[in-house]
Amino acid sequence: MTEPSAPRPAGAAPLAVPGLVARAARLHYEFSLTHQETAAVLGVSRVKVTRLLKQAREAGIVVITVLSDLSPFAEVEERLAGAAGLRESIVVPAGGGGPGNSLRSMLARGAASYLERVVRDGLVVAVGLSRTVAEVPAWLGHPRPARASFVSLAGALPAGGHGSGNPYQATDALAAAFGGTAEHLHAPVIVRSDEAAAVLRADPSISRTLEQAVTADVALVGVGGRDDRIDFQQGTQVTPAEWTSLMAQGMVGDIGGRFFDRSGSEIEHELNRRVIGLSLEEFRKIPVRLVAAGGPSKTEALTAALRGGLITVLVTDITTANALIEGA
Amino acid sequence: MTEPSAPRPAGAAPLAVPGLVARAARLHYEFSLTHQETAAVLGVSRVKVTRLLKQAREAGIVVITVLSDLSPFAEVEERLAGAAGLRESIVVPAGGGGPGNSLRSMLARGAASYLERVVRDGLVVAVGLSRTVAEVPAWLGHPRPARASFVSLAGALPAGGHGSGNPYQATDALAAAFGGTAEHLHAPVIVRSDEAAAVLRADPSISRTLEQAVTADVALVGVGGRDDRIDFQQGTQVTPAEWTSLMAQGMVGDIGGRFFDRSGSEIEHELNRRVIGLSLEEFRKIPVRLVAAGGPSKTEALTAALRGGLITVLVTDITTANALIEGA
DNA sequence: TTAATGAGTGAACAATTGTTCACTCTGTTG
DNA sequence: CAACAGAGTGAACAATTGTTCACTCATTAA
Repeated sequence: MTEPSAPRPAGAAPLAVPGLVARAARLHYEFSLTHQETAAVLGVSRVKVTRLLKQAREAGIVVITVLSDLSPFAEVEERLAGAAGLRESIVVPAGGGGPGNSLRSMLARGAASYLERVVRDGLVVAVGLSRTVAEVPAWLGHPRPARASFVSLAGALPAGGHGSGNPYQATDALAAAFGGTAEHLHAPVIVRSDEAAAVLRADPSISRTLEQAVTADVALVGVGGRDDRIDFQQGTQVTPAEWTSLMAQGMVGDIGGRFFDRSGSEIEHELNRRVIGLSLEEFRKIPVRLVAAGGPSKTEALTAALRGGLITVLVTDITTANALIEGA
Repeated sequence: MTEPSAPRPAGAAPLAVPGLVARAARLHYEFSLTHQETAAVLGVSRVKVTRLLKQAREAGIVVITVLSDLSPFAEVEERLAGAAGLRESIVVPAGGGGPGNSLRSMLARGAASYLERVVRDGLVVAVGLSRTVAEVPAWLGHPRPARASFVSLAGALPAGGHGSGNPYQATDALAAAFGGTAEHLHAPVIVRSDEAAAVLRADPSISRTLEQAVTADVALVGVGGRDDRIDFQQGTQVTPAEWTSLMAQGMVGDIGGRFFDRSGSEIEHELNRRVIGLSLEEFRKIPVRLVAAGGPSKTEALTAALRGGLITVLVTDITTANALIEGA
């Protein structure tokens, strides 16, 4: 088990005075001087030392590793896995509210921890786009290098809005952290017309990526809830009318832009022809399907996805875990 | 650079509830819950979490690593090495007073850090007994394993007194940390009579160990000051009269029970015949002679040892470093 | 030249973490 | 059975660490 104590942003800005950061880090973490004492040695203010140390942690100069796989929620994990027929479940703390302490951040850590455990040379990981998945790379420590491939499994959500940054960041950052390769899907997840979709799918770079994704060993995805429509409305990819029609057909959530109903079956809808990404049927061919999601807004979608056998490894928070066990 | 955040006692007692320690460690260090939040999850008091986390650090379940070799005192180190003709010098913070914050502990960390850097397969390290050296193993992180040998270079100081524990602990703990082998010198450093010394030296186990020590690649020793007589008076190995006579011959310090004068030359004294350990002449054959010592009581001895070329790598604190540079 | 912008700073405050101490509980001895 | 030693506990206190905010000082744009 290897986890950093704080996110290491993929493209960390070059540090102004790298020496100062490292020297502060060694004085504090190696010689256990207090921030005050460290400040005295370096001739700066205490607050500055606090900031230097934060930089050091975020830049990965300081790595905090917990040498144990024992889960704090082992018992709930077993009950959840049993109740939902999962190969494995990973339960994380509930996540209060602070920035580095949000539910999403907790889920990302859990998923990062799982990936560090399973990623091996030659492994192919299909990566879906979600804000949770996007945060996973930030929580990878210094995993042992592995020549794994990280392949996008669906097109991109329109950027902006939630500041989740460039949608290709996730695959790239994962590949960088493990020393593997990244393969993107240069297309929106939902396009405006059947024709546009056909053209894109015919593009060799896109078809090749999708072929790779379908043969992946592991999928890493989030789940959209019924009320996550906003994610798809950017750029009017999906109109309110289309959304209403999906709802009428019993839509409770989506994985990679594929909408499913309470039984976890893909909904037959005109929209399907405009989605660039694996169908749920194809998705199901990936043997390990790691889903990271939690919170009240996702419970219904998770229940459905579990019922439909879409998930084999679930990362969720303790509250959602209990709700899922109740509802099972 | 790899350092633990706190000592990991060699023979850490088995933990009462190992699971609790690890679970607290993961919740706090991996998911950054506060002690309070961790306590709530585990159903214990906050103070208990604080204690569990201390245990986790001391047991090595939590490892804090600083990925940098940049020395906070690089400038002083260079001046000291230049002024004293050292191959390298390592300067550590002054060390206030607290338990894990003493001068000795700082020196031990510095020496540990150096060892982690240089120990390789096949390396033979001759280990002298001093309270500083005894504390070195506690500050080794999880160094990459190396099939190195750790050989005592002098007999033991009488145990008790300063609670430095079993004098064989240092070699054993070093060997354990690196995954190498340990070889002890089962004899007091100074015995009562020439005859006793002769008998001991004739013992194959002792002579073999000393032969190994003299061919070591690296020596790790402390330095005794002029006023450290107390160390040798336990068990009346050295009488006050003998000490006075040493002083009369200009003794300013010792390394491994070999007393030297202001020029760093071994003093000719009847006591020599009763010492079990490398002579200074033999000691000098070890190419890398790492000495860890500091504080006002050692300055004179260090100056002499430097003058006599006994030291090639010096670990000392910033205050002593400055004093040595001044006096050079 | 003068605003405007933005990064960087430390004093003051808030939160977290660490330590002490009186107390309880358990098992042991007289 | 009472007295006792020893480990373990948490409330209360002390210290350290983290954050906010008003401010400075460049640099850039008008």
